[in-house]
Amino acid sequence: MSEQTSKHTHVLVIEDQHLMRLALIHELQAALPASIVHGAANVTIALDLLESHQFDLVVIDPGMPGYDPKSQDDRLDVVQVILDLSPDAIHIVVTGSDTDEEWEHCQKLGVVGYLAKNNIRPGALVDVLQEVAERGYSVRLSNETTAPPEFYHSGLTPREQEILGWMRQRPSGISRKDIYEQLGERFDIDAASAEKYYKRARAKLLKTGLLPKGL
Amino acid sequence: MSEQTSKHTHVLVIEDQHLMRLALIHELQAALPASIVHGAANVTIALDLLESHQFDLVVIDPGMPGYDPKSQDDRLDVVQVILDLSPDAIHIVVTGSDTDEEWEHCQKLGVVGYLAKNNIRPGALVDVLQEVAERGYSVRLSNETTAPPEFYHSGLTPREQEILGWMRQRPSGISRKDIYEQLGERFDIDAASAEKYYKRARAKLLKTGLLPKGL
DNA sequence: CAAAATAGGGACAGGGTTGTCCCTATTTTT
DNA sequence: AAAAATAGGGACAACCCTGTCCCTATTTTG
Repeated sequence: MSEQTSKHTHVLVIEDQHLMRLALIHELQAALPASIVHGAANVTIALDLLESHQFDLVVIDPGMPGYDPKSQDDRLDVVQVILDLSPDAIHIVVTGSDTDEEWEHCQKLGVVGYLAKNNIRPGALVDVLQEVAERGYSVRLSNETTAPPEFYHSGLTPREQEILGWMRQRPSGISRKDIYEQLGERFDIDAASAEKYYKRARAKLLKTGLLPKGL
Repeated sequence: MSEQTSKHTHVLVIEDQHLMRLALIHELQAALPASIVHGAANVTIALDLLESHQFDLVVIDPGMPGYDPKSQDDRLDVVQVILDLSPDAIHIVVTGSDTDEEWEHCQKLGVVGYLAKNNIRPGALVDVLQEVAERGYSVRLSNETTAPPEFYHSGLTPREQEILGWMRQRPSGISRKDIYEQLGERFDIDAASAEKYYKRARAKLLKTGLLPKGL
């Protein structure tokens, strides 16, 4: 048994794809300011952690090696075992190959969140957690989005990247100034600062000779 | 046609899972200091970009929506189409469900890298690119690793996280001092600095009352 | 026991990012 | 033509992270 002394949220992420696991962990840390997040790359490690720690939230990708990813039974077995070992936690399933039936099965087991990997955008986990808190569950099945192309330039700061990303999605008919204000509100900064970042990003791109069309 | 004026490496990442795409982009930016990376969440966007830009490196996940992920033909079709549109680029396929045959098929089409998602660790892409440069190809099929559990605490800086991660993997028989020296060499910093980071990380964890066993 | 390793700190400079404020041309709208 | 929006800058303080150097107890190892 583990000490649950701290006020931190204890989270466990079970996912075999290293980059995806890290990304999920980052998302969760951003969503839960005071958090301790454990990562497990396979079921064995996960079971060890589940036995020695108590978690408030467990994120599971059932498509793990050692279990046939195409076998519905195997996938659900993984989920079942983990649920048995953490009965008090909130469980969210994340998968690359989602189906409606699997969600229903998971729900019967006690899972409250079911998310398709291609429908998890940066920052989306906050919404999911809130939805779970409010409605008791949250489902986001696979969804072919019409996301605009993205553009990343080494030499831009994260803020500049972010602001630029938003500006590139500016709908026609909306002035840049409006975007600045939206951004200011969203990031809780001055609209003038947002403007500044955009301009600096633009200047950097111009200097290197390549800025995407649409300015 | 596009201007290839700059000295930057032009990269395209085609991957429908948003978090994974971002992670790959970050990895590539770290691996290629002067780079411009474009991201496409689906084949349509990818084709648009391929027609308007010229790329040096294209990373493809063939498991895209709109194409049956279980259909070998569909997957290879995606790869084929992209290769046709960027004949001069280096092509690397990244997939969550890798098979030996698929690699062979891809290779015939002109792909030089074939990586299983669960075998891409942070920093691994540098090695892959170097291997491609040296041997002409690089393959990393699915591999159930015995990775140790990971531990992330909000409040630790990236450096502290990183150093802590390494220290937690310390084999018995190796002194911490040895690890400090290894870390110093690896990150090109003073061993004393590595020691400092570890101690500060430890202090933070103690203060919040939770440090993983193994100190 | 003596030496090495470890725990637990403090001080400090440098660098980059962030965020705010202010400035002047030029272009686009109204 | 007047007003608003945009491009393209500069200056500046605050903050955090990084990296280096130095210090003293305590514990472990040889």
